[in-house]
Amino acid sequence: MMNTPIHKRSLADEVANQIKAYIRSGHYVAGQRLPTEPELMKQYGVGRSSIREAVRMLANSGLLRVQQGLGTFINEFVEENETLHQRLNRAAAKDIDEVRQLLEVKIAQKAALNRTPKQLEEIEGFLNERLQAPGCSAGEDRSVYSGRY
Amino acid sequence: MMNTPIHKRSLADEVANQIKAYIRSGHYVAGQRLPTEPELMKQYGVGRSSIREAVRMLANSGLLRVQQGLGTFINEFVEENETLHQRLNRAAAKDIDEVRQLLEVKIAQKAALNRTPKQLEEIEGFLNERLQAPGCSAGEDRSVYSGRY
DNA sequence: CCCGATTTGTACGTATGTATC
DNA sequence: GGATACATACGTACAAATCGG
Repeated sequence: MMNTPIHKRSLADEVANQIKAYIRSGHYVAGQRLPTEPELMKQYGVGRSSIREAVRMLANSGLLRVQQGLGTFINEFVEENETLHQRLNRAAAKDIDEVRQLLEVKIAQKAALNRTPKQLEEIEGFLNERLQAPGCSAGEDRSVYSGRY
Repeated sequence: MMNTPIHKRSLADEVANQIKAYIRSGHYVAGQRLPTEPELMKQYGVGRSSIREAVRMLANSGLLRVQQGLGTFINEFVEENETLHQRLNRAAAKDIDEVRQLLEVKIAQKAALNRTPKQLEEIEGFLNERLQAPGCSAGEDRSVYSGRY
């Protein structure tokens, strides 16, 4: 009796969905503060760990922003089930692709000028491995520029 | 102001780093099972929540794989990926920097041509969040090209 | 500058549920 | 069904950050 395809939703999932729905229904303005954890506990009738887990999920997905000593605030500019990376990628997919082609050409030029054929082949291998390797969090990282050098 | 770059490391962070270091030092083979949670508790002298938080971070970054009723297992292909990453960066630092400048200029051009100022600002916000957000494994991701589009 | 109130962060303990063997 | 091991949930206590008096 284990093959039940029913989603056993944890309390944290349940609370997270309710908070999300409440925010989406327009009861909150952007930047507004969420009720405190004790209030949410009474409001949903669950313990603090469940509240914190729910808030953690929503904050991880970008819907909430938590600050110690201050409170939890609504961001409200993210779409459902979409991380920041995914949204950025979809929004600028064409531009990124164009940049990517430029990047590959430039890499090839530099490699051909300054590197031996063996080293060029090595670098190409690196890039191929990076293509297949799952990065962090189920391999959703497709960043083009994410830091300084 | 609180400009101290010192990270107050929680117990979970400490345990996660130790486990990571232990795995990297080669004491585990790929696919091998980690000690159980009670054993890790005694081994590190912390409570179960800290162990679970540490394992959760490592699993989220892809180093561990947890399965209920079975145990926690080592994936160990992340280390290779990071090694390649670091090697590529170190080996071709100058080339990458040159490409980076090219990339930034091209991105600015594309943004100015095809996007409204508001969208440009939005994308800049995303990049800033990526800079501060602790990504996988202590936020060392500086990839220029890490996937296909 | 210190103090206290408020709010989130961390850590522990305990009990129970669920999956695998 | 029993044994093992991770998952969920609650409660408690204290630490740390923020703000206002």
